[in-house]
Amino acid sequence: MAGDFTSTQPIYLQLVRRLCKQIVRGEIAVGDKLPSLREMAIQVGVNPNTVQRVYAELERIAVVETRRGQGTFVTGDHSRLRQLREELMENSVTAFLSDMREMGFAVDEILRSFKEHQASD
Amino acid sequence: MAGDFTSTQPIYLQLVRRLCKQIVRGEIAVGDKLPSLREMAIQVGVNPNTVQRVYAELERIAVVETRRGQGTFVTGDHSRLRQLREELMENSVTAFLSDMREMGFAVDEILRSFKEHQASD
Amino acid sequence: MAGDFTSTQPIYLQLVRRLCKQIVRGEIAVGDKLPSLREMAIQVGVNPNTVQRVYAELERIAVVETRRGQGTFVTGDHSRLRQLREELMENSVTAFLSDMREMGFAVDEILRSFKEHQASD
Amino acid sequence: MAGDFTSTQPIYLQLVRRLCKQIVRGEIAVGDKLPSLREMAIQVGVNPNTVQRVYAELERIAVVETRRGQGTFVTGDHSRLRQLREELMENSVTAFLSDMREMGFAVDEILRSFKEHQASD
DNA sequence: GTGGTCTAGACCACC
DNA sequence: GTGGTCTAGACCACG
Repeated sequence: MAGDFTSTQPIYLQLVRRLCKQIVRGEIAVGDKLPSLREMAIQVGVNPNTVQRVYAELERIAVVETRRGQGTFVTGDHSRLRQLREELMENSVTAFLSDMREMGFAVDEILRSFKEHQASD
Repeated sequence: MAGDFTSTQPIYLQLVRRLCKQIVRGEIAVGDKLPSLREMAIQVGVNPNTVQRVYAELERIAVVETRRGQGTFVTGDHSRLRQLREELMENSVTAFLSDMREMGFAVDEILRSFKEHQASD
Repeated sequence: MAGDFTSTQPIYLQLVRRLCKQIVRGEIAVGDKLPSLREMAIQVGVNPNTVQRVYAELERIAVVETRRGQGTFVTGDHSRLRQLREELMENSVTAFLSDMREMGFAVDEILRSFKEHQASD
Repeated sequence: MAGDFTSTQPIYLQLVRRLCKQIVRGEIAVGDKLPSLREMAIQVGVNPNTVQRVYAELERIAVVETRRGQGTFVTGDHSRLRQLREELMENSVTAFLSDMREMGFAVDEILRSFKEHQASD
């Protein structure tokens, strides 16, 4: 569970993304309470300050809400969640395709590579 | 030409990646001389030292070679470039697919999204 | 401790080599924390940026690992260190012998010279 | 013949050393005329300026003398040459042994490595 | 002119 | 506090 966070991206953004994914794929359900700052900090092996920034960012993009004295909860708004799911997919696909185009890869090359990955699963 | 470098990734790595892409897709041909440190620095609006770091990194991964007092040139080693092209593609595809899987997207969802992107071109 | 760095080799490479030697001969033990950038910079009388470059290079050749916000530590990988030791020895011996051969020295001349050095210890 | 000069040492010092070796092992004899600046520059693929510095350095350490309008000649002083030979060997051996000691290699380890090199010739 | 190294001093992310 | 990045400006070696 405790990632290595070796990437150049700030840890807090890596965590934001990880949590978004867990929410989007339903591992963390709507209405669930996230672990407390300290708990989460221990779980993933980072500083509580960092988790604080993660939760703040999640609140900013409206996938989570903090209730004073109670904790942080995945927002109950299902439509927002569906939208988030679409957004994440859209972003990833767009970024991926533009990446591929910038390297001059044709669509069939990409699809072929996909199949190789499928096969090796 | 002068990028904005708004990403969280260090500028020098963004530049490395950008140049790799240009080389891989043939926009910068084998044997071509890259702009001098100072020139490139002005073009992209960064400090010459940063460009120096970029060129050093490109040399380390053997896509470029520098000749003392003459400049920095795209390596003439075609097989290296083909290998680089494969590596870049492989990395992107792997990252993309694991991303998608982590968000719980099925393969046909991905392919459908691709087609929409195709259509909108 | 503060070297003179009079050689024609860049300071940062001289430092890399010096640290490699200290690690290889066990003066700096596996798991030890190296002095912080600023500390080391003061100790050897160079700019912190130069030390940063040294530590980065040591990390690249996998004899050291840095932990965000904590410091730089000698890698715990014993086999890597044994390998490094072999590499360093191999390099030195190879360079030395080819040097000697290029000057036309015979093996027994070399060995005789060795014995004189032994004696004068 | 035309070296690559990839080392971090200045080209002119690499050339000085190379010529010293050739003289010491008799490939270039006492009294021989060295190629002219331009000739040598072409032979080894460097700038005439660089060769100029090489000859100046060789003159400084008295292994060569320049006669106006005639060229550059290996000095005729045989005892100087014998001395040079000793110096070069002494320097190399001293540097090598101190290197080895700094890495904590014992004498028998060194000798064993020597034998392996002998064997592989 | 070219690239390579170094310093000084700044700011950032993380602990 | 730690390491990592960036800038500004200097000097060097080489062509």
